[in-house]
Amino acid sequence: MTLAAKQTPAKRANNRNDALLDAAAHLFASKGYRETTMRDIAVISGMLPGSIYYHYGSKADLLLAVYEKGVDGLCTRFDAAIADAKAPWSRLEAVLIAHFETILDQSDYARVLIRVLPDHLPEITVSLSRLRDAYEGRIAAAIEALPLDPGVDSKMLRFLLLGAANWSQTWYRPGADSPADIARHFLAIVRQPVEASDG
Amino acid sequence: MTLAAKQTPAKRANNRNDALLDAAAHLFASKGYRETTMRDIAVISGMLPGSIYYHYGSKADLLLAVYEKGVDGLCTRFDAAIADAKAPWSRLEAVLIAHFETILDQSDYARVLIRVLPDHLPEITVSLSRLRDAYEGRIAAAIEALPLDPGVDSKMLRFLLLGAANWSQTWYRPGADSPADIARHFLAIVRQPVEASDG
DNA sequence: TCCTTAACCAAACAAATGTTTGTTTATAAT
DNA sequence: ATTATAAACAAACATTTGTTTGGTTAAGGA
Repeated sequence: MTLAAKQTPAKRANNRNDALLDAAAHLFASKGYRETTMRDIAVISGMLPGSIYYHYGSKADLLLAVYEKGVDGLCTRFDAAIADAKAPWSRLEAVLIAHFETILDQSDYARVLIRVLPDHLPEITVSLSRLRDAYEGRIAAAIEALPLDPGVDSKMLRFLLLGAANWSQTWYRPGADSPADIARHFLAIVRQPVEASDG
Repeated sequence: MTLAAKQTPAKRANNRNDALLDAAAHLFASKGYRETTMRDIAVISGMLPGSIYYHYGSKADLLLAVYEKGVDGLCTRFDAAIADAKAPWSRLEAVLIAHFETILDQSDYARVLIRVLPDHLPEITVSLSRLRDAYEGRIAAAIEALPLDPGVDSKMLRFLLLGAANWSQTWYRPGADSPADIARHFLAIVRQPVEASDG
């Protein structure tokens, strides 16, 4: 046995860690953090409640892992969206569409980022906030790059768009307007004057 | 003893029902429904946990009472705002300012309406939704009355403004921009084109 | 003054919840 | 085949939680 041999911890094939994270993400996104019990998560992931603690030290740790995966997914999508579009406004549109699609239809992990806020868990607020900054910063940058009218504060524009986007999780139901349509409509409202022209 | 004499239940002066509601509203608004315990509420309102059940049958009933008082307060403010302003856009501005001021600075009861959503409590979702409709309907009406560009869906405009407003509770901190300033800025972004004009 | 009862107290209960502890299984490397 | 250990099981534990039950006090009407 060489010294280097010990560097492979030999992870097993039937590790249900992924199923565990998926279950936690789904429940956190659907019911919220506080109303999701370790027993709920255990049932869906085909485990016993105590077994979860082999993978994660606490319920909060589990949420942190979900949060991290959610941020990673969003950042990856954002970077792809930014790479495809060059002009500032089309870049923002691409990022916004990616955001809406991810938090409304595609990823339980991303949905958790909107439903469970850092302020709701005083003990791990800083860790959660640090993670969020990674993807919120990309949206901020996309908005900061816009050629804006001097009367418009870019921070306020960001709050407006991001707030509307995040809140959409409370009223959106699949079937009607697609997430991309919603994103484009919101952006259109901001770019053009909404007031009817006379005549 | 006449038959009519029994119609006065003789409420007492030192009834702490108001303090109880205030405490519940404050905690629900600050920490959320699920993370607020009956013991927390009891401590603040100077009561023992069990005593709360003399006034309200359950924790959910307590939330319903808070909800109702919150809606009443908002509706009263909205109606006053609508009465003062006649033109459609200035009406919406007045309503929006009232909304921002109430949910950000003035009323714990109104803050609960934003923080605790009907979907979060499956057992009383319908009751909560019915209450919300009362004040959301007033905002909807104010937006529906606007002379809008044909390309703009009034429902989407409502979602945009209301979402941004409600989400502001997550980032607003007293001291910087006032709630009224935020309301006016958001409305300005929607009315004027935000894009910088060439030249 | 007496008597009703609004408004609380004091104490417990049952269920739910996050977590721990000791044990077992089965896989990968030797 | 043997062994180490990843990955789970089985069962409990300590709190926390919403709620209930029976007793107590004092305000207001008769």
